[in-house]
Order: sequence, then C-alpha cells, then structure tokens
Amino acid sequence: MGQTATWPESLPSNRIKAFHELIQGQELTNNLREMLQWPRKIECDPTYEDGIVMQIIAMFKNTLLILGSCTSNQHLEIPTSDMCLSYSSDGYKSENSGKNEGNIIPAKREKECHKRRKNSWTSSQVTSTLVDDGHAWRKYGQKHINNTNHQRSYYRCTYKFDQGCLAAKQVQKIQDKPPKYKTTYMRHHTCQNLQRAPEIILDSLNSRDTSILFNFETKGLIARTRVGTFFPSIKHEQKESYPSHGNLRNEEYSFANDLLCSKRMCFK
DNA sequence: AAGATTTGACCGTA
DNA sequence: TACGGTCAAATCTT
Repeated sequence: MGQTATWPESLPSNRIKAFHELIQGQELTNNLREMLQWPRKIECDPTYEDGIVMQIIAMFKNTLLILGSCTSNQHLEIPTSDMCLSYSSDGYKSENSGKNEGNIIPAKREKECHKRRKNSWTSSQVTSTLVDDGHAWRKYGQKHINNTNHQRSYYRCTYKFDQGCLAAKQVQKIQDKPPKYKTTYMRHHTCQNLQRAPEIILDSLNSRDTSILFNFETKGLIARTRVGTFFPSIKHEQKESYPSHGNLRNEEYSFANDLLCSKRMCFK
C-alpha cells in the first residue's frame, strides 16, 4: 500500500488499521468542534452533528475491535438520516471463510481475490445528480442488475495500483423521473491524490444567494459562493450525459460523511 | 502511444 | 445455480 508502505514493516496490520480509525476520529472530532464553535455560521441538517458523533463512536468501537482481535465478522451499523454506514474490523480477512479455507487459491485469482467484500466499510447515498467527490475513479465494469432498469457501474480508485488504494464505488441509476442515482462507496481512500479539495454544497435548495461549501483542505467550514460546475474528475460519468451540476438534497449530509471518511488518511 | 472505457468471461457467494 | 463483483482483452479517446 502506498501510504502504509511508510509504516514500519514490523508494525502489526491491526495497529495500522487502528491508527487509521483514530485518525479518522480525530478529523471528525475537529469538524464537530468547529461546528460547535460557530453554530450559526452554517445551517445544516440538525442530524448532521448526531451523525458525526455516531461515526466517532463507531470509530472508537472499531478501534477497540481491532485492538481486541475480535472476530472479523463483527461489524457495526450506524443508521443516519439518509445513509447507511457499516464498519468492520477487517473486510478482507473475513472473506476467507468457507470452502476456500485451507485450500490453495487458483493461481489466476491469487493475486487479486475478488470475493465479495461485504464486511468492509460501505456508505450509500442517493442523489438527484452525480456528484464529484474529488477523487479520481477508474471504471472497471458495468453490469445489469436483476429487477432494475439500469445498469450498475463499478469504479475503483485510479491509484489502486500506484498507491494501493482499495477504495471503490458503485453507481446505479435507480429512478428516471426525477433522476436518482445511488452511489455506494466501499473502503476508504488511502491515496493522497485528491484532484482538488472536495467541496460540498450544503444549501443549494433554498433561495439564498450564497451556498455554503465545506472545504476539507482547511479543516474548517468556509462559507463561499457557489460557482461553476464541479464534475471534472469522473470522465466516464460526464460522457454519459447525466444531468450536470444540479441541486443536491439532504443526501449532502451523507455525502459529507463520505468525504470525511475519504479524506482522513492523508498521512504526512 | 498511453490511458480510459467497454464488455464478455470468470468465479465466489448465497 | 443464479446473481453480482472483478478481471482482462479489445476498443476507444486524448
């Protein structure tokens, strides 16, 4: 792994994971603190703070699970307003249960096992438009899903091989009119190649002149005027004539959580 | 030419 | 055995 390559090799992987969780918790705590410091600077979903608190709690639990060497199948589910977060201590080790246990993995699949990774961290959001999360994604597959009218697209982080970033997402159109897209993020980004500071429009539906954006690069909340479109990084999605920059809804809250999660592993 | 996308095949899971 | 996630060769784009 790119970032983790800088860790001492002797450091147990569990401790690295625990460290990752703590870093994420630290970042969320900072955000919460700033929200509490300037409560009127930003208007947002009142459940947002609760969501952050729950995530922080979940991270502590995860850390304890990791350090306590609990069974890898344990995972936590955190219900929030429009998002489902689930955590586990390890989304990979637990996959090797069942018939392959103790068996020799076929050579072809030994390099990149693609068993379903349902126990890893996931986060879903439903949006009326496709949103750019600031990360570079590479499409690696597309599939028709039963009982749905639209195909599901599979994306992995562009830096999967460069930096070992295992982040992935699935995008599926779930409704035509009005268009709705479900984006499911899986695993955290460990790459450092954010194309730019991810930004979140928090208040685009009301009639105010200005919108409020999160700017995670500054570790704070910054009120800014919304300008321009912001879908530069997902070339594939641009090509598919999806509706461009439009209104975001309450899912912005969950999207913010995604960004918090994806941003947190920038070790220096 | 290099990088990105498409798409059929493969394979693990339920 | 059907379904869904991933691979990888072919194709396309820049």
